[in-house]
Amino acid sequence: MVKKPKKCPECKSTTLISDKDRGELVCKDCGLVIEERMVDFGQEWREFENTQQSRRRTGAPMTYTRYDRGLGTDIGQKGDIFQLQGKGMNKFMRLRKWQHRISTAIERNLKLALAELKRVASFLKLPAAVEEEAAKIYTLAVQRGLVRGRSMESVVAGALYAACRRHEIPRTLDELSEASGIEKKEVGRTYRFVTRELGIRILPSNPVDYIPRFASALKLSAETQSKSVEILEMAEKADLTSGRGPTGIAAASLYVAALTNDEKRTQREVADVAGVTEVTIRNRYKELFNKLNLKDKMKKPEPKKVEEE
DNA sequence: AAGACGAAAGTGGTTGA
DNA sequence: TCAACAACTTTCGTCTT
Repeated sequence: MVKKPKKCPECKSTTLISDKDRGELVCKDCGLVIEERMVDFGQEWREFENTQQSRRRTGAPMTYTRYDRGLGTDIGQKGDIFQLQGKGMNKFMRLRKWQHRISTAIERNLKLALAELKRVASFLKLPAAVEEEAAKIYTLAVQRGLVRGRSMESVVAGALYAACRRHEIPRTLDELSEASGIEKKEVGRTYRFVTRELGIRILPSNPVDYIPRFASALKLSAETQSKSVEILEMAEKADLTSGRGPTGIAAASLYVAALTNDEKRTQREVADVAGVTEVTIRNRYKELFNKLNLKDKMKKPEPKKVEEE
């Protein structure tokens, strides 16, 4: 969900009015519309009769993954169900032409972008909820003009990355980069930009979230997996996790867990699936070893003593 | 020969003046 | 806006199995 801004970005006023009917968040002082088409959790049906039970709805559910939220109606092609003659046909064609013109630049952009989003999301096998969230983020970004000056694809990738993080099924920047064909740093940049501008708050990603995926990529047993989660928790307590790349920590704990469970994987294998280098794994691994005294639980490898200055 | 290890130099991002 | 800084990567040489 998008966090509502506390202040008006224009005049810094904190008195904001939420207009539920129009789905807008408006600054009381300067009248700036801060948020358009907010998600409205109120009932979305209207009731004209006095009875309590008839809450009928029709049509497909509203969704952000369609550029018109699944609500669009097209004026049909010539030769549709209705056969019109002469004047009727002229009027019909005029209407069609107008509808075409009315599809604004924003809608056309959205249409393209959401197609791209769908492609990338299915490439990464992301659940529909994530895709929906990403679509919503992208829609908001377009409304705020954040796409200007950046490629549509990179914003799509950024939105997807953010949506993954919010659903606690993080993908690495590398994976998104590969799926979208956007450079890794570009994805990261637009991701940061978009989340900052939209005020989306994202928890620092938790290394634990990466474990199941990495473990299955390495074909590690369930015991090893839970072992590495244990290690992660210990690392958390020992304050080894803050400020470090979460993937590096996840990879190291997985590596250690695999060693202790006789399911040894090489550092390179682990490094590859986690998208970090062996060196990073080694560093994390060394830290885990020294600060967590895992020594008693380990079999043979006994890293050399590191003298501190 | 392959994997593990570590040192040194380089990269991109954050932070604080 | 710039410099300092931490985390991470790349590269390369050495050691171990």
